[in-house]
Amino acid sequence: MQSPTELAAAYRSQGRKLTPQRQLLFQLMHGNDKHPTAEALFAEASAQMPGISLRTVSQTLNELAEMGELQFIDIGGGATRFDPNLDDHHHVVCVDCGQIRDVHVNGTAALKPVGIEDFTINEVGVVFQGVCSTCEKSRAKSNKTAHAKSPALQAKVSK
Amino acid sequence: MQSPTELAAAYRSQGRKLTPQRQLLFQLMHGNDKHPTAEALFAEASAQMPGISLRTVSQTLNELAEMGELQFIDIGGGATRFDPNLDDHHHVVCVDCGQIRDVHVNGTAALKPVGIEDFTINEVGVVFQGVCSTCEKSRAKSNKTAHAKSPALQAKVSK
DNA sequence: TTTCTTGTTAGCAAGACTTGCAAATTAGAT
DNA sequence: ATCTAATTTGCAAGTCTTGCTAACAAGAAA
Repeated sequence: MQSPTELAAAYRSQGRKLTPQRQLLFQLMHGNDKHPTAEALFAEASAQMPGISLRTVSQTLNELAEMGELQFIDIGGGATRFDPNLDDHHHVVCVDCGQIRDVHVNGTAALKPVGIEDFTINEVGVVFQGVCSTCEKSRAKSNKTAHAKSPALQAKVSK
Repeated sequence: MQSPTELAAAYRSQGRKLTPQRQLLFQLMHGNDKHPTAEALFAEASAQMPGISLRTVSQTLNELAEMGELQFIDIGGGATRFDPNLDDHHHVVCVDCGQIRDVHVNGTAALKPVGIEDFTINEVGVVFQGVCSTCEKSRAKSNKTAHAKSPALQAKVSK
């Protein structure tokens, strides 16, 4: 995603208006690597701008996605997450705490799907699932081999 | 997923009861490569067993997933899809019609995520996005370069 | 086969998330 | 300062999944 300043210019050049709400959201999303849901961003935004509506946050995020400034991430868990990182990257998910981390992956160009000659492939997405060190530690402490999944991922983890 | 007969045995050995509803669902899911949602399977089941409830279909699908007989697929689009294919495979999605196809992928073992030493990776999922030949043709006919996304994927496609 | 215990089912209510709509508001041009 | 069209809000509604419970039925026991 471009910087708030660049986005301001992009918005105006497209006949869109630069409202305080949008400017705030530009700031909150710029460089944000938390992969927030609309609700999460709404919470952050509300702290700085009481009264802003979830509707506006959702709308703005969708706009930015349409403009190609950020992408959707759907890794199960109900809510759509937003990612301002437009570099060639993929994601790692901790099945315990649900955190999502951006990660660069080597070898994706060598991936060869078999038997889909009738498809024109445009994009490839890779999702790694595992356990982060923090959760690994808490597992050790509680002597658990298995562990309850985070609410965010419960019964929602796809292979 | 095991055959309906094998599942029947597995169920009984776990103290679960073998109801007509479950047996029907075993049949409908066995070898099913449509990646149906709970609602879709409910529709199929209803045709053969009027009165069966969506609640029961959902519950049974979740049970089977817990038992490791099928997996969840979340590729955006709202509803969770179920896949009885337990082989090592991945998915291809047509961004136009939303169909999901199972596909074997060569090269996954060579994928190297960079900078996540603090994660213990358990699984890797690869999703290819593209356009199937059928949709490609209808695009050509309607002289469209761009094309409206299927309702199932609208504003929900993750990279 | 009849009885009994316990797992199941069906249905509805409710929760989570996203979007449609319309009135009030305001950014930005004139 | 004025005006027009884009925006913001808030609520209703739609989609999908799950919690809860009374009625029911599978399968074991007698």
